[in-house]
Amino acid sequence: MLTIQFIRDNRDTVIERLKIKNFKQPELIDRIISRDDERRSLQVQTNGLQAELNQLSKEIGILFKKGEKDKANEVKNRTTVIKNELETFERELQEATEELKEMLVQVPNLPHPSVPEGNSEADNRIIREGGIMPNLHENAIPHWELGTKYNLIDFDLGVKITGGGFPVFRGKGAKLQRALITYFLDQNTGAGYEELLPPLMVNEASGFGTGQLPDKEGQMYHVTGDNLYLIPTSEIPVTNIYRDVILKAADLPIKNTAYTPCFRREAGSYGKDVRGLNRVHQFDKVEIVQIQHPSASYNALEEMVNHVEQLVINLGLPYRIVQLCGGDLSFTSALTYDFEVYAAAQKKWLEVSSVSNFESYQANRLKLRYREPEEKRPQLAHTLNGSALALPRIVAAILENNQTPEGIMVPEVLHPYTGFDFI
RNA sequence: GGAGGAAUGGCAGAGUGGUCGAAUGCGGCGGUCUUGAAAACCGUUGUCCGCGCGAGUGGACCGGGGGUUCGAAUCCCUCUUCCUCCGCCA
Repeated sequence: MLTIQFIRDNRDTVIERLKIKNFKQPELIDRIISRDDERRSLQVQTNGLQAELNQLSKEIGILFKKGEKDKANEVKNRTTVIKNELETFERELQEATEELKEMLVQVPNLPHPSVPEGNSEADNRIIREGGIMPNLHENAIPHWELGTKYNLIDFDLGVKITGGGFPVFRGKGAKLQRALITYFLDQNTGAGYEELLPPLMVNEASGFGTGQLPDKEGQMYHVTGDNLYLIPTSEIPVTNIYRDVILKAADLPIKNTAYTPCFRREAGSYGKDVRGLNRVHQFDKVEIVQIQHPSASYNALEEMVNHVEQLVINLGLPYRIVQLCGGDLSFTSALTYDFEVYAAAQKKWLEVSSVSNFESYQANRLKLRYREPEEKRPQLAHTLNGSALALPRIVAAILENNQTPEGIMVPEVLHPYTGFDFI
C-alpha cells in the first residue's frame, strides 16, 4: 500500500495517476486524508491523557513507598476520572487507525509514468517481438490432442482423481516438465539468483504482505482447518521471507529463484481459453524475485525482462513482450511486462511470464526496509518479481510449434535435461 | 494427539507489580592511544506513531491478542511458535 505520508504530500498526483488505473473511487483519497487528520488529533489528546496518567501513577508509587497512604489514595481518585476519559479516546483512536488502514489497503499502487492509458489487453503496448513463426504441416493439431496422441498428458485422469484443470503428466510429458524446471533453475542461478524451495502454503500475514489478501481471497485455495492458503505463485512465500526485515543497503539487491507448483481457483474463468494447458488449477512455475534499492529497481526490471527473454529465445519460441496498460495492470504493480509465446496450432498468443516492479507498495505492507550506512531511519525497499517461466503454456507452445508428421522435436537446450530429443 | 517447560533489544542473558525501553556481556558505530593494526580505555548504539520552525518533546512496543491494577516484561485468559517426554507416522 501507499504510505499515508506519501498520500498527504502528493494528493493531486495520486488522484491524477490513479485515473490511468481506472481507480473507481477518487474521493477515497480525501476521505483518507481527513480521517488521518482526525487520527492525529485523537492521538495528541490520547497521548496527553496517557502522559498525565503515567505521571500520577509514578507519584502514587512514590507516596506508597513513603508510607503516605492517604495522599496516595487521593491521587488514585484523580486517576479514575482520567481513565474514564482516556478509555473513550483510546477506543476512538484505535477505530480511526483501523479504518484508515482499511481505506489505505483499497488504494492501488500508482502506475509508472510510462504506463499507457487503456482499459483492456487491446491497449497494451507491444515492446518487442522475436523468434520465428513456425510453418506447421497440414494436419497439425493443438497440444491437448498431441498430449493424448503421444501419451504425454492425461486430462481425464486428472478429472477422475481431482477435477478439471488438474492434468496428469506422464512418460516423456512428465520428463519434459522436470527438464524445463531444472533448465530454468539452472539458468536463473547462473544469473545470480539464489535457489529456494519454499512452503506451498502460506498464512494470512503472508497473503496480506504481497497483496493477495484481503481482496483476492477467492483466487486462492483456502485450507480452512488450519487457515492456510495454497500459493497461487511462489512470489508469496519468497517475498514474505523479507517481511519485517531491515536490511543493510549493502545487502541489496537480493535475488532469489524458486520452483513451486502453483494453485489457482480461477473462479469465473470457465468457458473461453481454458482448453488443455491454457488455464489450469495446478501448474508448475519457476519464479525470480528481487529486493532492490529504489534507485536501481527499474534497471533491475529491464535486467529481468532481458533474462526472461533469453529463456524464451533459447527455447526457440516466437514471442512478444507487451507493456500492460493502466487498466490491465494489477492492483499492486507499478509497471508490468508480459511475455507471450505463440502457440501455432491454436493460433493464439499465450502469456507465459509477467515481470513487475511493485516499487515500495508491497514493501510497505511487508515492512521490508533497508538502511543507508549513515542514515538513522530505514527506508522502504523495492520488490520485483517475474515468472522464469510458467510451464504449462510453454509446454503447449513447444508441443504445437515443434510437431512434425513423425513426432515432436524437443528444443536443443533441453536435450541434456530430457535425455531424448524427439517425442 | 497427550503431558510438561519456554519465548526479553543484532546475539547471549538478568529482571516476578512501582521513576524499567529494560542490568550485564558480546557484537556494531565514534573517539583516545598507535607509523598502521590489535589490545586497552571512553562514549554511543532498537522500532513505530505524534507534537514542535527548532533545540527538543509526548506516546506505544519485552512472541500476538485480551484482561486485572492507580501502575504489568512481571499476575490471569487465549492464540502462535520453540524445546523435552509419550503416542502415531513419511
